[in-house]
Amino acid sequence: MEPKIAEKAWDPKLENAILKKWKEEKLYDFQLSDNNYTIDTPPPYPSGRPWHIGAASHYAQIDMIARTARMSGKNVYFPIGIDRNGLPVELYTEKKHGIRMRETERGEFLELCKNALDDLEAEMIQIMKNLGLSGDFKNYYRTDSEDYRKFTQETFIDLWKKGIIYLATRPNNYDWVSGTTIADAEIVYEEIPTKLVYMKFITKETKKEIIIASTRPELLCACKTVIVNPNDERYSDLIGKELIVPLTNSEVKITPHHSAKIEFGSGAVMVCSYGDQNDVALFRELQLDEVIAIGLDGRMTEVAGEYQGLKPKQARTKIIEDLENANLVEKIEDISHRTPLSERSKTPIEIVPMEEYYLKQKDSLEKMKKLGEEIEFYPNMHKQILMNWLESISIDWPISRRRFYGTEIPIWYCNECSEPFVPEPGKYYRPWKDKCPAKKCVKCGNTEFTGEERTFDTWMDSSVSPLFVTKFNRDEEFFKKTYPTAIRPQAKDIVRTWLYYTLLRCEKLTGEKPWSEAWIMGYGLDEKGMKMSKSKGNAIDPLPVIEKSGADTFRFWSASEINQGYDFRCSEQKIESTRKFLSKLWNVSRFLSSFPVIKSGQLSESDKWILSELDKLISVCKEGYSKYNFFIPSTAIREFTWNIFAAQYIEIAKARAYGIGFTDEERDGAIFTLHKVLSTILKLLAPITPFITEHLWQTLYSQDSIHKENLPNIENLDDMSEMTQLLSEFNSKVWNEKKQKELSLKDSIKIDVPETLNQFKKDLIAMHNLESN
RNA sequence: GGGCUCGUAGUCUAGCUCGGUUAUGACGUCGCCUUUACAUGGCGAAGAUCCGGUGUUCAAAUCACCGCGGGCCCA
Repeated sequence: MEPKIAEKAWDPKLENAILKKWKEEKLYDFQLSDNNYTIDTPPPYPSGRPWHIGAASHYAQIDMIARTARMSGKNVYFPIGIDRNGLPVELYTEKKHGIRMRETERGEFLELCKNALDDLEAEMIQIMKNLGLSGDFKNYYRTDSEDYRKFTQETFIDLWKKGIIYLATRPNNYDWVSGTTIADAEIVYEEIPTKLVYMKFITKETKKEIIIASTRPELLCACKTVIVNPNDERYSDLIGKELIVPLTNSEVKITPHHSAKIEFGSGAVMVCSYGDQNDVALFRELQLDEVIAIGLDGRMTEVAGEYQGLKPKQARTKIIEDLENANLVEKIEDISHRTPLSERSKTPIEIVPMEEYYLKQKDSLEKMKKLGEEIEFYPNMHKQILMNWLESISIDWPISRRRFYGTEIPIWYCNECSEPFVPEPGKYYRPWKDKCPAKKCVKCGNTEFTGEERTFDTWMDSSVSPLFVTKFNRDEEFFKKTYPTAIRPQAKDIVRTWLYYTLLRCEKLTGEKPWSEAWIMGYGLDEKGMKMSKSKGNAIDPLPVIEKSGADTFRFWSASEINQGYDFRCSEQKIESTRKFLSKLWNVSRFLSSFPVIKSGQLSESDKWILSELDKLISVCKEGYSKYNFFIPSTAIREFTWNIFAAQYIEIAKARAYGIGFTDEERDGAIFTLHKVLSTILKLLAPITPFITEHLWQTLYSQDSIHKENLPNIENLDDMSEMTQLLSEFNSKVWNEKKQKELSLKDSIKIDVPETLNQFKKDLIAMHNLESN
């Protein structure tokens, strides 16, 4: 009989036609019902080209979550969004156009960023579509749209009214040349020659000299403590004692701290506000009172006494001179020091306290821990990242940024008395260009205002994603039926940011947790296990890989190669080699397509055996799917299809399926079983490889989409798995013996079927053309 | 520098919870074979200091401790 499937291999080019058909049939369009399963899809950030292949793999797996839920009878709401706020696009735009943000008119700069995002986003959307994501592309959202930003501002205004937002001063990276705070991402480090000055401090009690080495002697006036390593025996009897600071003659305590390196300098380190980031951490940890020694003009302040008005470098030269004159210097070493510089101005940054907005979180930590406990994590080990983070939070969340491409903080200040004005929600506000909606200041009656120029931290936007997609404060019925959402899938590197902030914000706004499950994926590394980056040149562009190998190949690679939650290595060669399995599946289907699909037949013992193995496979797959672990079903299906079904059962049943030497009833048993197994495999595999399964399903079994089917159920058949190894051992024995005797597989041979396989005797004799005994 | 996390052939992985066979399977590599629906196939081979060390034990990939290495986040 001619096979219905003529082509000898799966052609990934067929995927386009299938995509088109799905779109025409509106197969994945979402209609609200009572059985909704909402995915809090991560909106990817278009930060550059190419998109990370690990991210593409990540989205392929999120789609498997959606398809698994759909084939489990859920009404799946799978929104698609793009995160477009934040620093990376600003840096990308500056580089692309050779401009600087602060030297460009704000509106013009925003336009350039927007265009850059549009280009990058188009590529990401294309990849997501090509991968076969069954998401709601028709309504895809952007976090920088007027609607989304209005929503972000509304949630801020709500929290402002609840009194959860406040202003406070904290140390910031400050580039006094360009007059701005800068983000950590804008700092570059350079080895710069400098002087390490060994200064003489005096113990208050015994008047003993203690030598302290520092590269920043001009900060003596801001010195608040001296730290020594608790294991440093030289100082163990001085811990807790007072020291007199040279020149300023103020008194500071000696504190033990592990960050003091015994071998650096004298082992004792002065802690000043602020010489470096370690000082910031220590001031916070030891709760020291900060002294502002360097002002926003980049010069020493009045606390520096006679050095006031000098730049830090000038003050350093002068203070070294004065220390030497007072015989307070033991020695000076010329060293090379890793110095943080502003990427823009290439001058050393200073750490200067500045006023920023904060969102209260410290008093919610217990509640967050409780919610964290309630949420099911996949895999469970990654819950620890959240719990450890909750343990270590020591300050409230700073939410304002001195950047342009973000949601504007909706506040105006009275020009007379600085009283802030926060507008009513319901409109998208841009205080840097919009007129203040208030006529006059409620406090002093003045009518002139200045708009806030700062924007929100980008997590302020993305942390309300589950509320935005469920139409919180927009559509009450929709919200009630979709929130809390079912699951938050995301990568593990942003558990402490996106996952935590979402938990915090949604709880503050709704009183409920945003999801009951969190699915955490590992990180995509290169083939040697190193992080991929454009500068290292080891980044793999996913688009050509998917175009060449096909989405299903890429998806099956992702499922079968990545252990849930663990980091994974990406290599094109490995992805391409996964295609062989799809080829196998195709050819199994091609062979079966030469037999009619029939409803029943008389089952032989071999049929019962393979059906019992199939039953086991269903059970393993469903267990894996229930944990959103696609490694389990993909590897189990490959193993079953290749090594049991194709290699053993099809060979055993082939002769009977052709009907030579068997009754019609016996023949039909084989044909029925072949199709039953294949159709079940297709359904089990549909969430992982939606294209090839759809094509084969529609060619062989139905006009309708396989993606409207439910996953198969187990039938609790008798376990015959002890037969599997016996059968394959016997078959191998016969094949090998024929090979040794240089016989064709069709040739007859005299081998006795062992007692243990007696029940399969008729099939085995026909299969191997055994001389009957 | 701190916290967390992981470590089984070149790569992915089973086994580890609860110690006991020759450490599972796959990809890749190499060799042989036009032979079945499939050479995009079949058969076979090589390939592991189970990260290292110490301890507990008759017995350790498995348990405990100390290291080392990768990754992530924070600084």
